[in-house]
Amino acid sequence: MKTDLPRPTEAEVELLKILWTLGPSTVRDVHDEHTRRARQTAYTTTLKMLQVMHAKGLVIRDESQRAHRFAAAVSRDATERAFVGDLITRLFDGSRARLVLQALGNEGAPPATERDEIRQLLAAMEKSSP
Amino acid sequence: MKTDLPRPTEAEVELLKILWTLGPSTVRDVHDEHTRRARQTAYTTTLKMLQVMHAKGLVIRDESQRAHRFAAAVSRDATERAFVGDLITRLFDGSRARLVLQALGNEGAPPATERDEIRQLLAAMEKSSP
DNA sequence: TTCAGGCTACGATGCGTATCGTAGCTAGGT
DNA sequence: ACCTAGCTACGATACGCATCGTAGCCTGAA
Repeated sequence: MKTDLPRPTEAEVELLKILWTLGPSTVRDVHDEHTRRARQTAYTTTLKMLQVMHAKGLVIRDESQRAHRFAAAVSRDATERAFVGDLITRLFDGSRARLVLQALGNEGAPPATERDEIRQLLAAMEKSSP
Repeated sequence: MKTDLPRPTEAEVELLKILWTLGPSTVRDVHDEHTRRARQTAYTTTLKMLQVMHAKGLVIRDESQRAHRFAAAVSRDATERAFVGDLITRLFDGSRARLVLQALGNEGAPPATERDEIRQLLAAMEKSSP
């Protein structure tokens, strides 16, 4: 019965990233961290955004205390997967390989450490699905 | 003096993809192809979108004929790069490797052909920047 | 007990996107 | 010469996003 969640907007992603690192937090916590990381906004803006995100099911809220605590309802991994999948279908004709090649060619060649990291993953996949 | 272009919206990407494959086209051409590929919309919707995209600098227009011809002002490659770069900074902490790993792990392991394709590219990069 | 500071709720606003209807022009066929 | 089919221009609309101000409530400190 779970209607699947909408893709978070850019501003929402920003707050999700904060929740992913801080864990369950009050609006104050999130707002302070957001102020530190990015642009200064009003406290109520952060509050409103979290309310909207809650209505969308992107965050859960614990109202047992006066200062409610919010936590991400979607994992970072799932969110990343959703965005990547979206980009692949929208721009890369559904070809995952094309996205990867574009990413690798992006802004100059990747350093050796990155290349090795990717090779390792490929090798690991080789084993699991030969 | 070139103010850099805004990132195209989702609907705009759809039209850009059509222009990339068809080349310079009339509104009619674009609209018909869009109707074929995706959802049915009014002719004037396509026209208006192209007008807006022109105002943004995303397409160029040739008004020498009665039926104006529109062409993409941004290359597919540059657009892909912009989107990928954006995703990397917005969601992947600026780590290109993390995006690639996520893409590779996405929706099951990639088939052998994809893996080889990627290995080839890595090898090519090995040569150019050792 | 009071009251100030901090919390949530809610409405309003400005902006951009996507969509469409209508109007007005123009050129080609009869 | 005229009229119709097809073209562009433009305003209106609905919706979502991001932002903020104000109001109302609660609680702990003086």
